[in-house]
Amino acid sequence: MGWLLLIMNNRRKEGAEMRRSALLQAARCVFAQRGFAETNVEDIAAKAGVAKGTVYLYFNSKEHIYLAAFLEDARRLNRLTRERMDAVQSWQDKLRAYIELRMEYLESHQEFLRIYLAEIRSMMLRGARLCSEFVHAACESEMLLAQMFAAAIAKGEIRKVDPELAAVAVVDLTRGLMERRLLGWCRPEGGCDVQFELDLLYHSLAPACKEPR
Amino acid sequence: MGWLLLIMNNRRKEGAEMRRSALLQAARCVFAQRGFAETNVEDIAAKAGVAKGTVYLYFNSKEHIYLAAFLEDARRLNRLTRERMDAVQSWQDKLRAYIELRMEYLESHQEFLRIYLAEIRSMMLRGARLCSEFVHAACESEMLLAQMFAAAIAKGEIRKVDPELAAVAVVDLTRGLMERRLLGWCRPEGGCDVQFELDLLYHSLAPACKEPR
Amino acid sequence: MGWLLLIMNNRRKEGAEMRRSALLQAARCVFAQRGFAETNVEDIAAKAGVAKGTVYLYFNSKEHIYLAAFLEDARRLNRLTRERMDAVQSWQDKLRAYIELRMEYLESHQEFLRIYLAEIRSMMLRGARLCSEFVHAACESEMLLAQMFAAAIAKGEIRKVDPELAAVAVVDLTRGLMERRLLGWCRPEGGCDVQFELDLLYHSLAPACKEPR
Amino acid sequence: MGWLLLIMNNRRKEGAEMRRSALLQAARCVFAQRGFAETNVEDIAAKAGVAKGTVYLYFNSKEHIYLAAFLEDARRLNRLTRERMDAVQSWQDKLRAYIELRMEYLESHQEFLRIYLAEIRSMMLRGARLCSEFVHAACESEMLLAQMFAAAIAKGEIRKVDPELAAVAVVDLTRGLMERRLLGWCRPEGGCDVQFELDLLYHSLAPACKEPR
DNA sequence: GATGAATGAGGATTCATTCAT
DNA sequence: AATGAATGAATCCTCATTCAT
Repeated sequence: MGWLLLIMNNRRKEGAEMRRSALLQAARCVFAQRGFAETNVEDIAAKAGVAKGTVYLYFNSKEHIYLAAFLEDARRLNRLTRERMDAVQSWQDKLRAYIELRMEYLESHQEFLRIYLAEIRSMMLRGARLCSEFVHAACESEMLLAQMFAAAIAKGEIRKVDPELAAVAVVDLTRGLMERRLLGWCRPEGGCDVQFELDLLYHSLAPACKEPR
Repeated sequence: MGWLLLIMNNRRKEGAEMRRSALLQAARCVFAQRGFAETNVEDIAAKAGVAKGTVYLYFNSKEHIYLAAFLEDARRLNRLTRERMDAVQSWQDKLRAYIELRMEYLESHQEFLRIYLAEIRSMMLRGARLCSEFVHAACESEMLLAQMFAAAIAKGEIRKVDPELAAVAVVDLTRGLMERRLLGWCRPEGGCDVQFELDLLYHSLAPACKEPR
Repeated sequence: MGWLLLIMNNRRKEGAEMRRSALLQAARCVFAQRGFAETNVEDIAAKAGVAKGTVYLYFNSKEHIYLAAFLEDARRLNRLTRERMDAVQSWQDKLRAYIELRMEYLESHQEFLRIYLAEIRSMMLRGARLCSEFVHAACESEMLLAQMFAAAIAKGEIRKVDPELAAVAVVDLTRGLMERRLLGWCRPEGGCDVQFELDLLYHSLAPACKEPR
Repeated sequence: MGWLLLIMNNRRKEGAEMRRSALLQAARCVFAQRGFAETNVEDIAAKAGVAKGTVYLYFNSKEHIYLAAFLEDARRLNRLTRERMDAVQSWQDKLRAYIELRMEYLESHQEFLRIYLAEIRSMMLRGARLCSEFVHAACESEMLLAQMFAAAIAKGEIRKVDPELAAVAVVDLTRGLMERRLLGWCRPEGGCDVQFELDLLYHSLAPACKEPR
């Protein structure tokens, strides 16, 4: 009879995992609309179609929900970033992959990005007690970019710059891009902003021709 | 005796104005440390050395304090930006002035920038009902940059790019710079990050020599 | 085949009875440590090694568990009291048996006594709706003492006092003794407190020699 | 103008003190009826005729209210005990004063005694983290009794017993008396129980005539 | 104007109890 | 019979705001 219990346990575990995911998605939705402080747990529960108490079967606190919602998505984005960048060869293509993935993600995971762009950074600025897991998730793709730049420099494909600072610049510019899109501030003929960023970076990183000043 | 009343009225008004400023400074301080939601009005009052009720003589609500604190400083920064950029001639110097002013401001008005970087943007992302005054304050310097780029393009000093997108890029990169400094993530040999940003922008905007890709 | 069912039924009933007992013992343990209000049913279940829901197969509510835990032990103590007091002849020995049994019980059933001393009395004081079963359990041994005193008076072995009041005094003094032992407030040379109580009672109940005031 | 402020401050402070007292009395009332766990702060507030939040202007937590209510009354009782016992000479009178005061207090401060008898002891039994202030208040009168007995022994007025154990016995017997009265279990012809306790103690402490066993 | 006591709505969290499996 | 996920009522406490002094 052991196998029956095992199967039922599995069913249960799967069900629990689904519940958890549903809760996280509901949470993302509400957090994205109202921010952490303005969101109340009851709304998350309602959105997920469960009772308030149920939420606490899956998460220890409102804050845990928040961080879990972020972490899950951040890891997925990091994984996708790695895959996409690995899938192409030249640094230019890798760079484009990094940026374009984010533009796609923006469409499919708007809630996550609203949270990420809006509050995670604020938390860091206030010196929140984020666990290292967290900081890592926030920086992993930045490291990927830095490695890419270092390699390109080594091959002489781009001029000698600090690879980390270059990565940081990409991150900042892309963040700006995402924000503006979320705010609906970008031009109607979408894509020109991405193209501009790429253009800016290609120009500025190209091996020197003559000094520009 | 009318003049006496007038003088006393003036005195009163000046006193009131000072109170208001003191309150705003206290508010900035507390908001910067704890963020909007975690800050309570009593702490602001205490920091300003007045009673809780007094705060409500000068501001209608906690939110009004927050926004007023932001607005006052944002306007000052915008004014200073205009002055510094007007004081020099070349687009390169203007650009450097824009960035360096912010680095200075970072030292002297850390609280404001923590607020600005951390929460005002989040509010916007959440589609807060900020009055146009705000959006304007938040974007004024960006427009200044755009105008500067437009002029430089007209004079052929930089290659033909969208001046607004260029301005936006500057804003984004500088924001990243400020954030990293606030987080204490910048290198010990300060200034290399500013230099990098300038270098990046000079390169990418220089009139074309040969296309880099 | 009826006998098989009967046996199985018996087995079942025995098993159930054991479960019930195990639950009660677990409950006593937790209630004694944390008190009624601070104890939660889950902890009792965990301590008994069953699931939370199972507890409700054996008891209707948390309060029922509490009272059942008390009642079972109270009845055992009453039974033991009767046996021990019956086993000896003189009122002095009976009195000593009453007290010493409680000191033993204190060691072996600390949990029960913590509950009894701490909360059952409080419940009564608050005028709780305890059924008469309870009041009876709480008072049975007191009645035994009263009967004993009445008999001793009849035989002229002790002076003429109200037997019920004397019983009450014994109960109160013994309760104090137990409390102090549970609190660890008794002297290191254990037993002097018991001896003192006995001594006090012997003196005060001795047939009059000359009046002491 | 300073004096005006001073007076107003005094008024305010007096008012505050009265409010505090009213809250404590309301709290005593509710706690006595329902016990600590079953009492909710809102009911205390309602009974005192203030809003829920107001309670927290005077006390940090529900527990603080509870302890404050106990402490205030315990101290008063201790003070009265000292006064009454000082007012008479013989140990017999002092003993009677101790007991009779408690019987009076029972009438006028029933709530306090319900709390004291019911829950403070339970808290101690559960090893609560009561501050020493607390333990002291609970034991002060016991010490008074012990001193009294020690003095009487020194003067040869009572036989040689351990004064602390004698004090403890008095405390225990008196507690029993109070409890029974609160429970309404005492005889209609009130006072016989007090008399019995006194009688018991007088007999048992009288200088030896001949050994009673 | 200034104060700070009073208010009471609001929210996170707990936990006894139920019930589908 | 046993389980444990789900429920949702209940409660402590906070804090923005008001208002009598």
